[in-house]
Amino acid sequence: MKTSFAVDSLAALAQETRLNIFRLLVRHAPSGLPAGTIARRLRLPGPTLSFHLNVLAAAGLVRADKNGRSIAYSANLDSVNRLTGFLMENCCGGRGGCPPFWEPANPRPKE
Amino acid sequence: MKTSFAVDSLAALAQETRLNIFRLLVRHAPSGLPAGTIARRLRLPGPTLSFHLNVLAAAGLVRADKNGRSIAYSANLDSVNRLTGFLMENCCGGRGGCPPFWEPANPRPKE
DNA sequence: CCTATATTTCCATTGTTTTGGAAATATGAA
DNA sequence: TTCATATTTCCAAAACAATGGAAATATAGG
Repeated sequence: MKTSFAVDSLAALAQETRLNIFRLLVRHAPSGLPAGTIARRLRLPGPTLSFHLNVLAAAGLVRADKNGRSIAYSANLDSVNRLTGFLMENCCGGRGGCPPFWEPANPRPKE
Repeated sequence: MKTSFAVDSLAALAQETRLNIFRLLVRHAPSGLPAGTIARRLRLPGPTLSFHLNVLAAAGLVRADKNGRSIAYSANLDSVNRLTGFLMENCCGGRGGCPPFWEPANPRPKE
C-alpha cells in the first residue's frame, strides 16, 4: 500500500488552522458549513481560509458542494477511520498485546 | 482543550520517513526495536533516523528505553486512540448521522 | 586503557509551507 | 446592466522542516 494518502491526510491535519476547520466540520457533519461561515467562526481572512480548505479537500478530508454563490464544505468522516486503520495495520504482528481499543481489521499476515 | 498535542502528533506522523518508522514500531509493539535495527530495516543514515525518532518521541508517539549501548524505541499505541478521539470530538453535534465505526465518547454537549 | 559499536549533536544547505493584500471570477437580485 | 456578496487566484515575503557528513559521546569487552 502506498503511504502517500496517509501522509497527505496527516499533513493536512497537522496545522492548527486546518485542524480547527476540520474539527468544526466534524461537529457540523454530515451537512457541512459554507466557507463564509467558517471564515467568520474562526476569524480567518478569505485567502487564508481558501488555501487551507483546498489542502483539506486535496487530501480527501472535506468535500465542497457549490450552492448558489456559496460553497458548503463538509468533513469526510470515513477518512479518519481509514487513517486509523492504516496506522494500526498489523499492530503487534499477531503476537498479542494490542490495546483494548483496537480491533485488528486484518488478521496477522507474516512479517 | 489545547490543540497542540494533536498538531504535534499529526505533524510527527505527516512525513513519509517518520510514518514508516512509526508503523514499523506498531508492528513490533509492544516490545519495540533498537535504533540500529530501525536504521538497517529502513535504510536510513544515523543522523536522519535520530532526528526523526526525536520528533516522534517529543510528540509522545514513541518511547525510548536505553539498554546497554543500544536504545529500544517502541510505539505508544494509546496515542493513536487519543488522536482519533480528538478528531471525532462531538461528531455531528449530537444530531445523528455519525458513521458506524465511531462510538461517541462524549455524549452531545451544547455547541 | 584501547578498540569497536551504538547513537547522538552540530550545522550548513536545500526544499517546503504559510500568510494575507490586491485583483479576479462567479452569482443572484434590483 | 449594475451592484453587492461569496469565494477564489496570484504572488512574494517570511517562517519552518529535512537532509546527511563530520565530529562527539557513551558503553561494553578484552
